[in-house]
Amino acid sequence: MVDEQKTTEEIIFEAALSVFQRKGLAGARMQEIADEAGINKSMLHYYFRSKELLFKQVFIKSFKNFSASTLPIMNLEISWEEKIPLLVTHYLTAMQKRPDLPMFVINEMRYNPEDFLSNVGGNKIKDTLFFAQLMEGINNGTIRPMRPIQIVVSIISETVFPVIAKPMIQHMTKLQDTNWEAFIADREKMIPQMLIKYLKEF
Amino acid sequence: MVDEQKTTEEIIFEAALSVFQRKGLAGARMQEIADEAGINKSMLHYYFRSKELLFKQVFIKSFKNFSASTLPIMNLEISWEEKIPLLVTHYLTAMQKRPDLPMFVINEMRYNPEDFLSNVGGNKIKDTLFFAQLMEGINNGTIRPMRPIQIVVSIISETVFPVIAKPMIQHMTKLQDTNWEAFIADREKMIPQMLIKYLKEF
DNA sequence: GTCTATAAGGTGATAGAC
DNA sequence: GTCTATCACCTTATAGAC
Repeated sequence: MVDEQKTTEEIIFEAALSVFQRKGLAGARMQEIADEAGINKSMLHYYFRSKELLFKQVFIKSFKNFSASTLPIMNLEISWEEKIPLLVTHYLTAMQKRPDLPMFVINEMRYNPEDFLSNVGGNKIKDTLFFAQLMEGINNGTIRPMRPIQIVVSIISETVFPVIAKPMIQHMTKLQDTNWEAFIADREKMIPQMLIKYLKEF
Repeated sequence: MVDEQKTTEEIIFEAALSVFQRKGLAGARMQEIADEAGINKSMLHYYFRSKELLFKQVFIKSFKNFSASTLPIMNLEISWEEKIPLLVTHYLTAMQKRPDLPMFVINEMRYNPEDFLSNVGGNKIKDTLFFAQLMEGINNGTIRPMRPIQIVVSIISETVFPVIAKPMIQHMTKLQDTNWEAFIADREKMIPQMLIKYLKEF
């Protein structure tokens, strides 16, 4: 730990991140954030003025965290076939560690107007090497003709959804927690196989 | 309209269904439900006692609605290869009509203890003809060896997730609403092809 | 059954002492 | 910068007239 001492502002922000991601904007309480930060409630207003402003900062940070985490993998200097398993593993492990993050981002995004994220800047996935590799393969006939974005959406859907819907799936299937890990491990192999097979054999 | 006159209780319940699905438990307001029902707020307590009890009924109804809607398709007397496109189309169209429903169910399920749904009774998917057909195919070697539940989860993931994550995907891809329909139409063809190819060719 | 009025407690936000 | 005390408002819930 090089930088042991966190500023009060950082302590509050991390507590807010945790509470907002778990409870959402409507469900979160300023008092709960203060308690989790081990600090007086007035400090929240001193540093962030209002609940809404604190939430905005937390949301933007969460959105960047979720959407930017895969960019390094997408830009690796390896083939697209090697990239898909890496992306699948990344999402499965990252989302299992923090299942509240994707849920929070997706959920709160329904209420926030588009210009809310104007300064965040999306469209980064289209600028990755992974996207360029898919485009090239499609153009030279080695990959099935389709929109590359469909592949990205499938990877995210197949990995993120089962994790956020875990309680529902467990209820549907009566799967115990001990078997859940095996279930996810199976998916980790299955999804890349299925996607690559579909893209290459046509 | 055979039964034009709805009871006050039904009017309230439908308004509650709408508001809770849009705003969630924490975000919903009893006053808003009363307004949407065009009725006095006291009536909500007269018929349902408390917000929590009203929510419970709404949640159970929503859960049944979401999870039971595919059972008729799964039990059709057709082959499993014919069933997959039907299931995909069903989820895509049903979820696009009511994107709040799956989001609501998945989201609120994180907070409700398992016994909350004990009387609803899950495990129904395992009792469908679709599930039996998959098991049979796996056992006689015509379908790739795997847990049948993985197939069901993939179908739901690939269809439900893009719809609930629509704002995020649109932000990521700068996809306009007019192109969204084409995006979904492509998926409707792509997903069954991918799944069936993976299951049969191994 | 339906309404008005109001209680009772929670919640975001601020003033002011230190 | 940090705390206590407090305001002003909102929200669920109930009492009681009709």
